[in-house]
Amino acid sequence: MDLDQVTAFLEVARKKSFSRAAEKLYRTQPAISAQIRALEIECGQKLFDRMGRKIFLTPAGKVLFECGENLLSLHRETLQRVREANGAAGGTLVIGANEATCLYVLPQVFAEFKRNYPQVAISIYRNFSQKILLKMAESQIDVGIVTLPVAQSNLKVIPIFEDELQVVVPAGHRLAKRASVKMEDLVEEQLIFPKGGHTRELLEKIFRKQRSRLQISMELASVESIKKFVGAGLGISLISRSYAEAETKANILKLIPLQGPKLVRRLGLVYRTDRHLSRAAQAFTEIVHSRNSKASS
Amino acid sequence: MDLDQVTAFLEVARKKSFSRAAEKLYRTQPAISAQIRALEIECGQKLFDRMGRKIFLTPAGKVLFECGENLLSLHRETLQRVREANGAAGGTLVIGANEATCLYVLPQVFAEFKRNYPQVAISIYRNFSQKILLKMAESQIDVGIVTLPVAQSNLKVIPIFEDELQVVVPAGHRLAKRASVKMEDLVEEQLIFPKGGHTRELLEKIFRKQRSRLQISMELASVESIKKFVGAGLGISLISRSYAEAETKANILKLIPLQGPKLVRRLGLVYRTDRHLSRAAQAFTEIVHSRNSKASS
DNA sequence: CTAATGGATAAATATTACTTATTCAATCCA
DNA sequence: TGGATTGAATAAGTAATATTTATCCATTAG
Repeated sequence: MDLDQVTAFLEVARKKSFSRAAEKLYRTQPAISAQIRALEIECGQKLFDRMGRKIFLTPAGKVLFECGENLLSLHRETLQRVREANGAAGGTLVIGANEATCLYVLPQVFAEFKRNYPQVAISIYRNFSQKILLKMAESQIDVGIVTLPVAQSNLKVIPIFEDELQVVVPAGHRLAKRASVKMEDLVEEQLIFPKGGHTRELLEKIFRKQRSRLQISMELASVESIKKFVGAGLGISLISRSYAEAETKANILKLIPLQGPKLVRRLGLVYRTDRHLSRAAQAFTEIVHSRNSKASS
Repeated sequence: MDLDQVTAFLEVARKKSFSRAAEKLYRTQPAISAQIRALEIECGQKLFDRMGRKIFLTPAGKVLFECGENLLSLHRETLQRVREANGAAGGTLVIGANEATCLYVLPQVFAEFKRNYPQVAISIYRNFSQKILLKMAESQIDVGIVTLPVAQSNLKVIPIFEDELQVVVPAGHRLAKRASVKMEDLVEEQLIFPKGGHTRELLEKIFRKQRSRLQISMELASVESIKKFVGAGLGISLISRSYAEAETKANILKLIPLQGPKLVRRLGLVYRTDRHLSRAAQAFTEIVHSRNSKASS
């Protein structure tokens, strides 16, 4: 049982396809087939049921799926520990973060990080919190920054940031002078909303509670484009205060609090407690943490 | 970092020699050198200090030495779990046991074991308790049967057997009629003693306490040969009661208790709590355990 | 000072893994 | 239903990797 074979096996099991796994691993399908076959021979039993063109894990396959991940993790950890034995942090630090964090948090953090750890390569997996937690479970990410709350027993969570969702309108908008707005005020407006993700879910929930039917005129995937669109007078939206700092200062956009209880969005740093944290990852969490304590004090 | 490379590395570290490790792994020395070199390149640092013809682990090497064992263990465990996923026990069960256990305990245990698990191959590492615990620490043994007490935090200990050391003399010996003998009686005799091992240590200690100088006329490595020699009138010895059952029944040897506190020798089953116990190993311990409960009731 | 030991190196060879080309079966869709 | 397509297995050729053989060099033991 080679680590390469286990890697191939896990990828096949995840993708539920020999061909897809082959692509991901930059080899051809027969190569993957051969590796799986070798594994099956060594284990004395089939790992996949080939039902026509669909494949399923056998009981033995399920066992290997669980154990295999641990094995590869321990392998990575071992390599890391040895490499860092001289005291230096090195290797690659893989961070998972959502779009907003990438734009408004990570640049400053990495500025400080790179100053102290220039040797460390950084890889960022940008996606919704949910996806990040998924990659985390597969041990493909060292540290994640996600929307709270998360409830997983094997994750350490450090709250780092919290922000209020406010209505954002273009500078000359009819609501721009208001000190606050009600939900009802929004119904008549062209609404531009994020597409997918935690914030979107939150907004859906609120509108359902208010019994207002959410009348969305546009859906956009990024905060930046939402701001641009709002700025161009195409509609209004709800975003985290801090994401529009520059535009409010420049008097392009206006932020207005919603009446009623604040809509708070909390971000937190997460990492697995059942995995070794590389020196680089430790350093990263410390920087984020220290910036956070400074900010909140 | 290949598992093969790690295996080679660990062997070199244990043997403190590339050549010896090569022999053990059935390859040539340059092959081992190449594997270590590849590891060193991948880790970005030397794993061994080559000081002339002696080699030492570098700090990084020490790290790999610790982590590597865990990695290989997890690898073995993974393979085992998958192989046993169908519910059947298989593979090889490696037992560590001292000579006496091999002769007087294991045959009966394995008779029962093989009846229920004919598929399992059995490998026995026969040596003194101390060596067995060493191999155990290297994860090269599944279950051990050793002289108690053992005090190691990661070992589960199940007492299975206890026996009294008694004086053994040939049937026609001048002490043969005695109901018991004193230490002093032994001084005038030709003493045949085991060579090395726990029992020997125990006897040494006792004699030191009694301030008698141990006057050994012969040292033998096995219980069987001690009995033969005693039977042939070459001297007398001290052995566990149960090891001479056949000979006392056949009236070849005579066992006589020592005066004073009994010299008890306790055996126990041990296995590591921080390692996965194969189905076969579980079955083995259960058989030993059940035989023990029956015997003591 | 010589012989022997132990590891490094180089070239040749064996082994293993991978790719390309192809086949076969299952599923999709018209 | 019947091509068309997808996905995995197989076979043969090729590339990559590991291992051996042969040799060298440094250290150490006698």
